[in-house]
Amino acid sequence: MVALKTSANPLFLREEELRRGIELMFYAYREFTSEPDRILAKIDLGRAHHRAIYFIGRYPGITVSELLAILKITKQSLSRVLGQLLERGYVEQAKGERDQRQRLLTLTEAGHALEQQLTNTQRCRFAAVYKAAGAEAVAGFRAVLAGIIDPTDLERVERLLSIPQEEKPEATKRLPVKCMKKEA
Amino acid sequence: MVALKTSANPLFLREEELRRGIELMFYAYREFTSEPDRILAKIDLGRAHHRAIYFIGRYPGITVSELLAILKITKQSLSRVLGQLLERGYVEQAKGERDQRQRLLTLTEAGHALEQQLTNTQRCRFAAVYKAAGAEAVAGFRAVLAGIIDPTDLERVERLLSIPQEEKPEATKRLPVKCMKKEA
DNA sequence: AGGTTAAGTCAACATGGCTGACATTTCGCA
DNA sequence: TGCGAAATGTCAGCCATGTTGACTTAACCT
Repeated sequence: MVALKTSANPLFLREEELRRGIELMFYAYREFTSEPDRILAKIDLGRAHHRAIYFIGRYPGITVSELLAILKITKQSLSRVLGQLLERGYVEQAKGERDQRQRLLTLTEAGHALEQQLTNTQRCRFAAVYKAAGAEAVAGFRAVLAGIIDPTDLERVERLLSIPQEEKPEATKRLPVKCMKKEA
Repeated sequence: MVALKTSANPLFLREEELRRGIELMFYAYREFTSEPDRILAKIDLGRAHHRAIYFIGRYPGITVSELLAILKITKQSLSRVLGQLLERGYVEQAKGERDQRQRLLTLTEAGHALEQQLTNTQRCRFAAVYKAAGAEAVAGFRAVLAGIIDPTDLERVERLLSIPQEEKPEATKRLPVKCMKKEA
């Protein structure tokens, strides 16, 4: 499909390649969030709620401070979102055992169902692409994105993977992914 | 660093891999936009302005409709942003030759300088990562993101690459990338 | 006992999306 | 030639989600 005279101007080519990377990020991120956004809109929630739900599902029992550290938003912003999720029964709070000041956040059954529904669309997207692109492409994809992100964040992403499976939180062990077939 | 008992539960592993993809997207996109955001904040502009400037720089002479098709926002939203960019002298409009209804958008010198400054931070990030990760990783990165994005958008991204270099718009041929060295 | 930390709250504001309604100019065709 | 459609612009208002700043409460720790 793409056949370029690679000899012409190496500087230009480099520029073009870098811009391609930039644009792929823009388009892909938009696409990546579009399906969850659509689902959320129907129940009067937004992307901010998805993010909170996602990470509470990912790290059950997470404290408010930890969640703030992941999301990197102010506690006032989070509070609004979290308040709505509590009110509508997607999230529950429990006082910390060790430290009673902490509020440990977990998903309710409804929260879990919603998280699955939302994340599933993204999971399926990745599953399909991973399969089509192959293991090596996936490794490359991960290497590049990992190179872009903040080392502190990267460490957090890696952390879970390095925990032996038995210690993993319940929530991450759940049901197999079921994807809809594409329409013909 | 990461050593997992891969034999244990293939289903879980798959789940974990897919979640990693999702999280990398989240963290990477945030990091990817953070530097331009910082620069823009200093001159009282936002990410929306960056996007407009970026694509006007990318496709000089682009019409308003075409820009709308790329950004996928309403004309009212774009109009606000574009108005500010015109007012502050970053963008210029010219009537279309063939179709006088069209407004062909181009960057002014100031606009170009700003576009370079903004995009350069992202370009440098990618340049460094590409170099560290290697050509194969880059190919994988692109394959995965290309698989995620909307085919219509993908076509647009690919289009420029397939045009022989001589026909490329001026703006994309410009200066070589200069990146700051990291602080020790 | 007293400073620090975790969490929450109130108020005000900015950005950047959105909808709906409507005006102007130009184009293209029957 | 005239009329509908298209490209653009504009007004008004709404909503989601981020921000800052000031302050409270409860629990922790030394």
